[in-house]
Amino acid sequence: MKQKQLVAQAIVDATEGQLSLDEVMSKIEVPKTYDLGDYAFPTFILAKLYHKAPQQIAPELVEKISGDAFDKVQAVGPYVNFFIDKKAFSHNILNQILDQKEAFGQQDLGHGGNVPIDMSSPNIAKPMSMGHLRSTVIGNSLAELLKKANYNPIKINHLGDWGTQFGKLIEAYKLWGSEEEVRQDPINTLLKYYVHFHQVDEEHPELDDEARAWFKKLEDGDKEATELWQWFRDESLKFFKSIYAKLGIEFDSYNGESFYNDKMDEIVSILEDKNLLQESRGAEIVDLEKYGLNPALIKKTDGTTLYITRDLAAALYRFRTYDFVKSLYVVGNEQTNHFKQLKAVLKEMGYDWSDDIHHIQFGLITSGGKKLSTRKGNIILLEDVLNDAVDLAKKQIAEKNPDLPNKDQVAEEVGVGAVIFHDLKNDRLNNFDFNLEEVVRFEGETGPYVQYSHARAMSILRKAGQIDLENADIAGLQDEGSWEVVRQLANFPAMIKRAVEEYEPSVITKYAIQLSKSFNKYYAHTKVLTDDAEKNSRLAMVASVAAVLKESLRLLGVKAPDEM
RNA sequence: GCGCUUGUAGCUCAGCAGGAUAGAGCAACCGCCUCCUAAGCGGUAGGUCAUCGGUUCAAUUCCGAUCAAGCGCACCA
Repeated sequence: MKQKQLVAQAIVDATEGQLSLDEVMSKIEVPKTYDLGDYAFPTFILAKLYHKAPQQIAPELVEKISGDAFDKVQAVGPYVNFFIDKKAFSHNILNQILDQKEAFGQQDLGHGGNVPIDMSSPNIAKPMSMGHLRSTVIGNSLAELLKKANYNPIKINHLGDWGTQFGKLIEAYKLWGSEEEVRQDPINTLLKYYVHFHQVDEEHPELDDEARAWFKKLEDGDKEATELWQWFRDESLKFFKSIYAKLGIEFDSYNGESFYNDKMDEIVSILEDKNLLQESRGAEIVDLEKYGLNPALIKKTDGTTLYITRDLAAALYRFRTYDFVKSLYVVGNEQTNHFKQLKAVLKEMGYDWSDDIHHIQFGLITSGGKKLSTRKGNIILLEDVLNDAVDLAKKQIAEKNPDLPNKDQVAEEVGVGAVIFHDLKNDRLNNFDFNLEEVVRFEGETGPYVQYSHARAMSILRKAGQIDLENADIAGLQDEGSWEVVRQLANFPAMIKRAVEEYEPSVITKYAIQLSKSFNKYYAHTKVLTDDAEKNSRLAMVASVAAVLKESLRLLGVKAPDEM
């Protein structure tokens, strides 16, 4: 960043103030290839000003720039290319990383502001599928990134523990369930009832009425309904927590939908007070015509509540409890309309903080091109995928590094890491069709590739023995291979900023791959542990790579084993 | 029908808030372990950036239309 400003200033000086620093800064770019330098300024905008061809302007600018601050300044066609002083630059950046360690890249974007993140939110009595993984893993990474940028994230697991579905589940249990069967295998058994309910329901729609009646009882506090609900919820949560443990993810709150049960009356009365509620077809709605949205259904004909009513209560509760600067919802893009409605209703209620609510949407995972559906039994169990990945990692270790200590732990870290990394690799919004082989792939642009790069770096440092790098003379490096690595390292803080601003963990995933690539390339061509004058600088670079890779992985929620 | 999202190599995707010959990974083919972990490195091959228009000195990138795909469109979440 400082370097870029230096370049911009040089251009401003050379043009004798014809362009402002900001103008120049916005035009400066990074050339695609190494031989074109580190920064480039295209002279097209000067063509009109000078009434000359850009190709002619570029060399004239070069004449006026003093080369002291740079290795080289060169005109190539219409571009002025800058080669920065590699040795001085790498000296600075390596010392900075060695000094700051894992704090490198930390910055104050958030001033400590609270940011509740609604994430994961699986439904009680249903297994977790690959769909839940996305929300969980994206939310977790955003939390780490926000923390790094000095926000205070609050991870909220907004459990789907309320709604008509429980009426269905209770009805199904009453019809076909057995207590013993549920005790033995809670989730799968409950799921079985639920799927069965929907099958039978196709031909006997009257079951829906029964289910609605049960949910009504539940909302009214009926003893039997509440006990069953509590039981299902406890069993489910036990199971979910085992998966979160595997993923290494913890939550600050498990307040799910049921938590807002007693907080909805207030919402309804506020809506009434502000004359926002209307009756329509026997239900209570808020008209959102002026937002170009469908009306928000606040209460059903039978008086029970809906998803949005609870989300309104939750939004208000979070605002009061956390006084947030932003409130995030990591939820699939099929719910885009819901969040538009939510924000619109809050706006109508006079809460201007509704602008601070952001729906962090993500693409759909399909299987065989079809949407995953718990009801239709078309699901991919997260548990299975994680287990498959860990098994595969075990096989790889047996094959490639049979003498590795704590094999099981490493297999866990690599297998689970591969799955998480894969989910965070692409743009959030992309849909993807689930393909097990791809998810548990360990070669190419994958999590294990990054972990492996880190392990290699650690291995060199181990072999280097006890060297006090912090006090050693790190003169800097200037060869082409290390330069690629160094400029990647220097990019880390900017990447964090971008990832936070765009709520996009994939920025970090891609960055980690790029850094790994340049490091592996370097590794293949340069022997680090050669005794010469630059050895300390090389080791400093290796230590920096290890630190930044480990930190990148941490921000993604992936472990970085020292050996694998 | 309306709204949102997407359309780049056989497959999966990058392309940094328009710029210099469009990049990776996988799959295919060919090389590289007497040398810090070959989960690696290098090479070959593979593209009318969906189509048509517009803005601009410059468009894969911005705008519009068309076509195609996915998701959503009140008593599920």
